[in-house]
Amino acid sequence: MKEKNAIEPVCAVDYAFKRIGGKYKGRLIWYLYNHEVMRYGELRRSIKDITPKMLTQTLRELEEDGLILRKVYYEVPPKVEYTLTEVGMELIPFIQYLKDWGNKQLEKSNLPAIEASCG
Amino acid sequence: MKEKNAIEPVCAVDYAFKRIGGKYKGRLIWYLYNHEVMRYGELRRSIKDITPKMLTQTLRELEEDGLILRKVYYEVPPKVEYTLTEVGMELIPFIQYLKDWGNKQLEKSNLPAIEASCG
DNA sequence: CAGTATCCCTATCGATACTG
DNA sequence: CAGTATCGATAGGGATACTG
Repeated sequence: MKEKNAIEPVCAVDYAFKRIGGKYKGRLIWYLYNHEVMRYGELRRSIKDITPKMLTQTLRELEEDGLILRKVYYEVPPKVEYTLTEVGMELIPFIQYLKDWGNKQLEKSNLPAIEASCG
Repeated sequence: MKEKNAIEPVCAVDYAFKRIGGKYKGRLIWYLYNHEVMRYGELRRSIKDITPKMLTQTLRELEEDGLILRKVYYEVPPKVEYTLTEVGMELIPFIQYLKDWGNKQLEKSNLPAIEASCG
């Protein structure tokens, strides 16, 4: 069994994929890019069928990876805003590219691509 | 329970991520881009610790998605060559971008990025 | 409003052995 | 050489209920 914190050689491609992989990360980043700033409930309503657990979990991972910023307003009722960081913004060109590519493939296969659900 | 083949609205970002997600797909595409054509055993040796099961499985998925081409030579001993398709090639700019981004992040965090293991 | 806490499931991945 | 076949492990995700 390998040690968990052993420093191992890392492939940059793998590294990057892990940082943006996961079921909702791509969409989350894309939403935040298009809306600049979004609150928790707003994100929750945007991503159809996501559970609070998954939303919180995904947001925390993105935050730990330095891709998004979480700003808490200490008031009642609570208010939390999420925005992309500089580093997170650097991923936009690539997600844009991927989105265009995806749409092109979807057209070819006659599957419906719903723009609205992508931000 | 949802029907498996029901046509549902699809988000292009999600769609694209599924097509290139998975533990080895990014690297596999990147290898094939850099070597143009590779045989099964060559890929197996390149991707350290991948099992034949995972390699075959991943290659088949990429093939079904039209990203790679599998060419069989009917001779003894068997020979099979893998190459990127046109559609697969369209992903290169984006993987390149992601790789550069990954390397930049790795530098910042003082983790070792091994170029060799990325193609 | 913005989350936690639990419990559970299954897709994905891994180890090992075998084959046309 | 280029794979299959089988079984077992686990990480990621989902349902539901509850809270500061």
